[in-house]
Amino acid sequence: MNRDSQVSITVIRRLPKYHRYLTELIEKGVSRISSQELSALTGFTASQIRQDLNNFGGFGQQGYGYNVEDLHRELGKILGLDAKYNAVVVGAGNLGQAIANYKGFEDAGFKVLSLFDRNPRVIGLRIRDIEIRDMDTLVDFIEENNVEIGIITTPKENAQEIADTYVKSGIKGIWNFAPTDLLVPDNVVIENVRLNESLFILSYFLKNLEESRA
Amino acid sequence: MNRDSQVSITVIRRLPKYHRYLTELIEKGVSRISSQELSALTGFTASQIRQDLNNFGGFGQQGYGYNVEDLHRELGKILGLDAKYNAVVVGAGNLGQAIANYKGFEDAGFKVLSLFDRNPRVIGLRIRDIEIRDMDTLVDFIEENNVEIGIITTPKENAQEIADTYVKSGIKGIWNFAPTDLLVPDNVVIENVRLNESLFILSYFLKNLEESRA
DNA sequence: ATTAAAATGTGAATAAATTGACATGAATAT
DNA sequence: ATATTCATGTCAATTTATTCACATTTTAAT
Repeated sequence: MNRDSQVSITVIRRLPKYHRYLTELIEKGVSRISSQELSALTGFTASQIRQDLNNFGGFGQQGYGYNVEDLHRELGKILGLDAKYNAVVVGAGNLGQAIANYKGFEDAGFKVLSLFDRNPRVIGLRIRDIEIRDMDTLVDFIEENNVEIGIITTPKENAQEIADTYVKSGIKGIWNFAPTDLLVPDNVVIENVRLNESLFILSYFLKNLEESRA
Repeated sequence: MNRDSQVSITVIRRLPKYHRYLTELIEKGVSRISSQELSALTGFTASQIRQDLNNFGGFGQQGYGYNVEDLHRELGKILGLDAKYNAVVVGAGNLGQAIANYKGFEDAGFKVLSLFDRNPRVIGLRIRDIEIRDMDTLVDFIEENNVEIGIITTPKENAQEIADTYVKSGIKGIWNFAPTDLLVPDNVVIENVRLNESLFILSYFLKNLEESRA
């Protein structure tokens, strides 16, 4: 059991926001920051920020605060941003292409090697320098290119089948955009992006905004 | 103060998942479901499901469970899915186009009327029947077409400026895909989709998966 | 040097969320 | 009809998350 694994997922999900603001601070040339200042930026309380960071060790210094670069680097390590992974996308529609184009991807250490689709009209096309290939070549490609991350940007009907193929090919992590829950073994990790759920929440907020003024 | 507003956001964020599974159950012709069966589907505990639903009233019946269609309809009402809103997208790149193409959108009651961009090479093109227009015509379009939802799918550098324009034009809600926090007045609601944060979490899981086996 | 201000790390207190347990009433079987 | 099973709604208990408060240490000012 490693130390990090006992930190609650609630805490972990706040780390990317800290990391993002620290990136901005570095760009601005700020070298030092207090939990109170970070609180003003992120909206989390200063106390919570200190508690969160202390789960991983004492990165700060009394009377001084936190060194921006150090904290940024430590959070990057905790989040695994120093590792590099090869990825593929199944589903070369707009969403798949958007992801292949997405620059933020490489900041997280992921490199999209190829997109896959069944539609003959897109097979062979290139997004930047990333080729769209036939689904039939997916398994071989994964095995030959040390691909560890599989992305799913297809309709939900195909998602589980693709996940199964990914698992069989030895993939370690799946980034799933299809609005369905995938079944995979314990040794494969899944992170879902739920666009429709996000939209429903927006709808809820809108409804409540109106009702509270009615 | 309306009743719903005191229900915690933690509960609200689970509702879309219930709604999604209920939609599937309707498609399968299932008319009745217990909290225990819903638990097996969603992964939440039966007790939690009963607690969640009771925040909004007694939808179930002892000894029977919940009527699938009734519950589905009630959750839809709570989430505001019965309301209809016009939306526009600023940023007609792949992501903006993916959203304009996205069918799940209309299930939530949102209709994308137009996309906007500054790039002359895409202005005038159509995604399905949705035209891409010049940014300069955005404010007028919003005011003339009763647009209440603004979507942002541009790089983060432009996001705040677009949000400001949206607010000035009288928009009520913003669905933001840019990786930055937007400042808007209290009477405008924001729902963020944080693709990069999601990716960082995937990275964290991957790192921890490996360490726990090392 | 000395003092005052700043700000962490942390244990305790509080608040929020989840789970457990069961009385009650409905549905089903006999 | 009666008995048995089922399953909700809800209160209480537990667990988890957040906030408070402050001793301690460092920095910065005089």
